[in-house]
Amino acid sequence: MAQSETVERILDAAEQLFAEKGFAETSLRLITSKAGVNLAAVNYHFGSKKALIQAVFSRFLGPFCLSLDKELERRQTKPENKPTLEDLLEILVEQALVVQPRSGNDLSIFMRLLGLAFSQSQGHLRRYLEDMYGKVFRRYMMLVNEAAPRIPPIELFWRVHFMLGAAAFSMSGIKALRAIAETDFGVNTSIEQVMRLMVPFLAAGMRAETGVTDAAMATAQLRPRSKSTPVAAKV
Amino acid sequence: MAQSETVERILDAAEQLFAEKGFAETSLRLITSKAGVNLAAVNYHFGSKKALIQAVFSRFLGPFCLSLDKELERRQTKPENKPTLEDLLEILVEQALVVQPRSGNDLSIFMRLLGLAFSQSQGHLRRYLEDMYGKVFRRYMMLVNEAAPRIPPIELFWRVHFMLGAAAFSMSGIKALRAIAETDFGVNTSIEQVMRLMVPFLAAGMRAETGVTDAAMATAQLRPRSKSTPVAAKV
DNA sequence: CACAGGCTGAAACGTATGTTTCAAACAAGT
DNA sequence: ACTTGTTTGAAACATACGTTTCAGCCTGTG
Repeated sequence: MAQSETVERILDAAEQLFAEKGFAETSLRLITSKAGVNLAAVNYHFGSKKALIQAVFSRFLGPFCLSLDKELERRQTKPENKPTLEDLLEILVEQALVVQPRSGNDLSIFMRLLGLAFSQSQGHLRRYLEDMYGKVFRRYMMLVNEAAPRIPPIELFWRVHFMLGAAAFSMSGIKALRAIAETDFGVNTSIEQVMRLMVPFLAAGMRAETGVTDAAMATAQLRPRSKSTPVAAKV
Repeated sequence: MAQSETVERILDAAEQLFAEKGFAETSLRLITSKAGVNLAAVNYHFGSKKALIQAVFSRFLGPFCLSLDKELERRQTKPENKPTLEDLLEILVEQALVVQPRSGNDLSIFMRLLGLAFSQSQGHLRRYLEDMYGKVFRRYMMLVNEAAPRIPPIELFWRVHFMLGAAAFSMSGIKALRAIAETDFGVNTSIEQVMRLMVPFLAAGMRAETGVTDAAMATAQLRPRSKSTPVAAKV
């Protein structure tokens, strides 16, 4: 077998099931039976369920962040036409679409997993993601700050998370929401349409006049990460 | 004992723990030990863990929806000054604050639970909430439609869920996000401040020019619920 | 062909969970 | 004071989970 197809099948099944049911609600037995592999294969190839979860994230966040980082760097080094807020939104969508084309795997899974990473399991995943992909996120925030100079950076920080929330949440419940929309309006809304509806909503929110009244918040600037950030020991 | 204080203690503990860790990750033993009651008390008073989850939701969503419904009706019957989008946002916050004052129970728990209801456990909770509180939601949507007549109703439907997502998500991760904001900007953001930051963001998003291009979507109207909606049997 | 190493299959293990049981404790009504 | 019905306490139960074990299989190499 060409370098263990089993690993891929496990990752595929796990990704789909995690997105569908969450981490704790998805058992290894369910994953392995869906993948058509033996139960022990998970612990053999990944070591533990936690490691499997991280592997699922690595597989789709790794290429995405790499690709996104390159694109951001490309934009950053061309100081003439700085990206607008709309550009920055579109870059995200674009990169997600570029990286995504894996077997029957639409964008909703991507967003759903992202949402789960934040809302579930306070512990190891959050640290892992922060350690792994925090750098790209901060680079993105820099560009957002430049694109909206009138908004205090800390407010933009929160707005980006509002944005992330809107996207992750809608995609989380996309299936049920689409069903409701269909019965309530008699119109089917495709996932791509939902994404397209989201862009003007988010862009307008990002552009809104500042709501900051606090002086300290109005002037607070992003400060560099200390290099000696203690990383929690393996759990 | 005046009508079993035990029930309240279980609900308090469960509410807090569910909001903190999710449903599957919170065991009955953890709940009962935090509540200082016997393990069997949960099954005695509520019947099952599922029923306990529903009870937790009922306790805080029931009064909230009742109060919200009254307020909406009050506004609806006064056709002179129809509520604006900002009004409609503020009504939500206001009602949440009115209902909320239970022991050390801030708004973040409210939002976090709401988010969990959508993102977790595809099954029984969703149906329960839809059956229980769908009516208020549709009444709210009616007023939103009147407040933003230029936006197609179906787009507003989605925007309301973007809104819900932004709120639920931010509150879900509020603890971690506040910590990140503190280390990155050196400024503490209180939960109330986060809520205040959210309002202009959401209002602007709701007001954004329509992104609908599809003709069917542009004209789709909310249609009345059929009365014979089959309700799933008890699971 | 033999053989070593990576991988799989099936079963077992230890643990944690939701639920049930049943006797004891308690409160209220007569 | 006695009884009745409700609530609690402690233990057990059945089940599902993540993990480990180990014998067998396949594959590639000498």
